[in-house]
Amino acid sequence: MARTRTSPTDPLTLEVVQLIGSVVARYYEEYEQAAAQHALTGAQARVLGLLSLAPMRMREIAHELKCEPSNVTGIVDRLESRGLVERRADPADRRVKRAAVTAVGAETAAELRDGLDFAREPLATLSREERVVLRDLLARMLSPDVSGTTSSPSGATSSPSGA
Amino acid sequence: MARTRTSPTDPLTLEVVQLIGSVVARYYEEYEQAAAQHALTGAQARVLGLLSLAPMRMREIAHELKCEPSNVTGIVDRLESRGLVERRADPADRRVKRAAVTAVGAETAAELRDGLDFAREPLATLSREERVVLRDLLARMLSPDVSGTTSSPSGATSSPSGA
DNA sequence: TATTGTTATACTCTATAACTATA
DNA sequence: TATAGTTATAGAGTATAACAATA
Repeated sequence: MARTRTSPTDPLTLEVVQLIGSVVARYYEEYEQAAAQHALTGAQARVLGLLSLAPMRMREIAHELKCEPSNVTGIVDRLESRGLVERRADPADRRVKRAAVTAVGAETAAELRDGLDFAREPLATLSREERVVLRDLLARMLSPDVSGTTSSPSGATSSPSGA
Repeated sequence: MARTRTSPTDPLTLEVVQLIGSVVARYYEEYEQAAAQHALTGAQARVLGLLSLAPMRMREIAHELKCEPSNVTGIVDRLESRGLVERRADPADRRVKRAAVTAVGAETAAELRDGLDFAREPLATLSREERVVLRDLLARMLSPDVSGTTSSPSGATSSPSGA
């Protein structure tokens, strides 16, 4: 299992790690802030964003959020009570409920996405070539396996996509 | 106040934004997981990490966490009840309390840091030059103002470091 | 009077366990 | 019996408002 520790004390690596931490912190801030502007919590905004792509079963939502299904009930309840989401019965299996955005919910989700300037705006200061480089480096960070070398089969990253 | 929208539909930019979202999600997961391995919540781990750098007043902690000071009371209470942190009186101003890690707390904080492999391990697959490029690109994302010159002296980002 | 930290309160998110209605 | 969703419960983080001690 050789844990291939990456010389944690390498100054350059530490610097990059810290920068990533800063990006993460900043991104989260902006996300919560954008959600709050629509009087939504982070979790509610995430669910609304997910459902704006496609209706989902309660259990699927829980899986995407990486939380227990019982929690989804309340989150969808609150979105539903505000008319942003609705529950639909599944004709094939009457145990299943599919949550789906309403027209208003879809609109809110779109506004929410547009409000996320942090990740997009600073990118404008980068040239097209630089963005390509950044894309490739980030992609390799997310799936280290492609390098064909180093290690861990750990593949199947199945895109967290939550945030 | 021209809102300088960055052509939100540019496919390349969208791709990078999505990658950043994935990195953020993955980093957060790993952080929470590392915290949980020490039976700490994310907030507790963040405070412990902050205090491991230097003792802080309750209000300062709140500022770093970007939350209300009243919340810090409970978080520090829980850390203190586990012997990871202690409150110290400030001789100069008796209203002030400084929270500081205990020896055990410092050790836990160090283990916590070592447990954060995500940001560090994938970086090993990048060459030194690539890491330099990544560092510069991330730095520019975090301080778009420097646009003129390429290499900001990483100027005092005051590291949110929370995450 | 202003500031520091705390308490009190209410809401949301979270996990766990038990329940229902289906299958 | 197993599964989908819910309810019930408890712990934690959060914001707001009010309070004590100190400045």
